[in-house]
Amino acid sequence: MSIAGDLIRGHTDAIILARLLRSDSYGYEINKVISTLSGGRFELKEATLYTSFKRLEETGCIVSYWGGNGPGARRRYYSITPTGRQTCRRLLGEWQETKDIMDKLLEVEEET
Amino acid sequence: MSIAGDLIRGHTDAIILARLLRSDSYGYEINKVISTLSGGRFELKEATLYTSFKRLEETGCIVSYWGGNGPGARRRYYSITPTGRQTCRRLLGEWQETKDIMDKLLEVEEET
DNA sequence: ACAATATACCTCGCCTGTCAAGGTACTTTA
DNA sequence: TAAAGTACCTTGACAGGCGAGGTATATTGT
Repeated sequence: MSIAGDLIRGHTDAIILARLLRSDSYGYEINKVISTLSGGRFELKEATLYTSFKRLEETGCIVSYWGGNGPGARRRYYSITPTGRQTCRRLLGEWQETKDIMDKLLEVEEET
Repeated sequence: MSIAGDLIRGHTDAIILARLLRSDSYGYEINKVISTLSGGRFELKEATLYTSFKRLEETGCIVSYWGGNGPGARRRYYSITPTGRQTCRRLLGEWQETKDIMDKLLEVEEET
């Protein structure tokens, strides 16, 4: 992994919600997808992932159900709720703003 | 302030170094500049700021000296070192990579 | 049949960065 | 001479990330 989790910190929930926005999924798979999408440059640690799931479930952003047994062990699937969609939109907006502000603060060129 | 410090977490040192890259400065001023540059949307808390200074000084990224008495109380100025410049470059790069990865992970459109 | 590996989930406890709250001291202004 | 602004600093609590460890099932190789 080439970037530290601390740099992403605070955006973990957003990442997970953005995934669940596309389709229901389960922990192990989400983790692999994140790793793949980032080109192997970032991976959520399992402990972090499950902490996030718990947080999101407690705040009503997602619900879970034991699901279809494909190969391997049983899976707990997660599904995003209307509240979750709303939260996701908010977090996406916050990310845009974070980017915007950070780019201004790190600007190396002269500000005119 | 419209965005929480936790969203910036891990990039505080980069922000400060990027400021010192332009010119020596002191805590109070850096804080105000950050607030201004972000359009009032983000401000470093003092405790966070001084924690960061301490960290950066311990790692040899910056040095400090008691400086010119303008109006108000005495000021401790900070100056970036060669090590600091190097670190700053690295952190700037990490920020670019963070953005890149986050944008991929949050992508709402279909990935093709 | 049995071990190894892969899939899959979960918890505990530490670490680190943020920040609310509190404090000090000097200077300017009313 | 009191208030407000400038400026610095510390302490302790809190929250999120994560290393380390554990559980259980399914598949694959020998």
